[in-house]
Amino acid sequence: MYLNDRNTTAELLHYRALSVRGVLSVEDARNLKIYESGFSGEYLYDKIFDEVGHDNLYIFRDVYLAVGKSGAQYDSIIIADDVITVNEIKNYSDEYYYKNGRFIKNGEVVPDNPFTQVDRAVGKLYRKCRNAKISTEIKSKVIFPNDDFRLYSEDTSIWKNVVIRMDLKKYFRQFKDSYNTEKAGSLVSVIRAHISPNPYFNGRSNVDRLRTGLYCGSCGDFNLIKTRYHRQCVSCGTKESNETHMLRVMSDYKYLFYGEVMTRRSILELIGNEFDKKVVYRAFLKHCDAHKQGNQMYYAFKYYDFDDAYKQTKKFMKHRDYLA
DNA sequence: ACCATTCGCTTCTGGCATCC
DNA sequence: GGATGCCAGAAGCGAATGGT
Repeated sequence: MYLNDRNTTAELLHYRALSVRGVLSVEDARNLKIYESGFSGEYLYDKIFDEVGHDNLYIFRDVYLAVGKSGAQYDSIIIADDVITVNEIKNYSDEYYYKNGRFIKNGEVVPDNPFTQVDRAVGKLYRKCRNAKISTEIKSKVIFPNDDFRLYSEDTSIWKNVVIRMDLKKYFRQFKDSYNTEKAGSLVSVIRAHISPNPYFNGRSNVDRLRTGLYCGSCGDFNLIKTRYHRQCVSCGTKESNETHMLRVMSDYKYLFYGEVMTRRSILELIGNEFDKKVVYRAFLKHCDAHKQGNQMYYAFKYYDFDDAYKQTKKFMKHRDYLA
C-alpha cells in the first residue's frame, strides 16, 4: 500500500506555470521536457505496480530524506519482508549503451549515472537505520518502465541491478508472498521522520518577464470574456468560475515564486488586476493560511497544487465550471 | 417521460465606511 | 495605503412547475 501520494514535483509545476505564461528559454523548455518525461515514467511505474497489487507492502513515493547537511531523493521505497528496496525510476526511451560506467545515447554520454545515484541513496538510508539502531538489508534496482527502451552492455554485471519494462510485472510479483512485521513499522517511522522538502529546487529564476492575467484552464488562452461570476474562453468556450481561476493563480504563484511569500499585491500583479482586490482577499480567507506581520498580511496556499485544491473544494463551490 | 421556463434561496460582488 | 466590516443588489443553481 502507498504511504503517501505521488504529487507532481515542484520543478514540473514550476516549468508548467512558466510555460503557460510564455517565457520559456531553450534551457527551460528542455527542463520542462525532462521533468514531464520523468513524471510520466513514475506514473507508469505506479500503474503497473497497481495492476500487480501491493496491499501487503509499505511503499513511499517521491520522498526526499534529509541526512545531516545533505540528503537524497527516492523515487520509490518498498518495504517487504522487513527488507527495504530502493527503486530509481528512469524513463529512458530508444537505444542506450552502457560502457565504462556510463550510459551513452546517440554517441553522447548521459551526464548522470543512475547506478551511482541509487548507491548513494542506499548509503544514506543505511546511515539512517544505523543511527536509529535498526539493522536491515537494503536492496536496490534501477527501473526502466518505458516500453521503447533498449539497453546494450558489454559489462554483464549491470543486469542484476536493472529491471526493464518486460520484466517489471515479474519483478513486482516477487513481492506477492512477502509480509511485514513490527520491524517494518519501525522502518516506516524512521523514514517518515526524515522526510523533508526538497532543498534542491529554487524556483526564483527566470520569472521577470511573465505574462500577466488570467488564462483558460483547458486551452491556456488569455483571451477571456468577463461575466459576473465566471470567465469564458473566447477560443474554446470553456467557462470557469472566478474561484477556480483564483485557485489556479494561487497555485501558479506558489511554484513560479517557490518559497516566496504571497501577498494580495503580488497576486493582483500576476493577474494584471483582472479581479477586484476584494475577490482576491476573500479567496485568501477561504483557501490560505494567513500570517500577519505588522500591517502586512502574508498568505500560504493551503493545498499542494491546483489539482489538489480543485479536488478538495469542487463540491463546495457555488459556481460551476463548464468545460467546452 | 422529456424538455423549457420560472421561482426562490443562497452567496458573490463591489461600493462605501472604518480602523490602523 | 491596506485590511476588514456591512450591505444592497444581482447572478447562479437546483427545484418546482408547466407544456407537449
